[in-house]
Amino acid sequence: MTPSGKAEHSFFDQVYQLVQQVPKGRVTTYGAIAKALGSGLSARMVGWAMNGSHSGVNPVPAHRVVNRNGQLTGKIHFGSATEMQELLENEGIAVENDTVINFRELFWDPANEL
DNA sequence: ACGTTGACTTATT
DNA sequence: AAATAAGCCAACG
Repeated sequence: MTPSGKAEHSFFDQVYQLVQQVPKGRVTTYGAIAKALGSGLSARMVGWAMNGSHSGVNPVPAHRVVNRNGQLTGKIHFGSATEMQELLENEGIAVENDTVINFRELFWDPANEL
């Protein structure tokens, strides 16, 4: 998968790079990413793209990507159900009941910040 | 090749 | 307010 240097223009790669640009201690949503790419209704593909994140040599902070409710819906794909929460807490993000606390403040909108 | 599933979201009932 | 329907697009069987 075209290692470092080669930037693909596929929907997946756009998602990867965008998520990688998410500041530490911040979180974003699938819908925001999808919307930033032009299709706000294709949020599912964003999650699916994350599924292929392992295909890329670059680490994709998928733990910073949550659903619109701030809920860690994708934590089940991390291998450990608590790993995603631990990662978020490690960045200073408070998580409880699989939901990001102060999600509204921590929300990083690529269409607004980028 | 067709049908189902999926880390979502919005609208409608 | 809660539940259901629909829309999106790609991958898997």
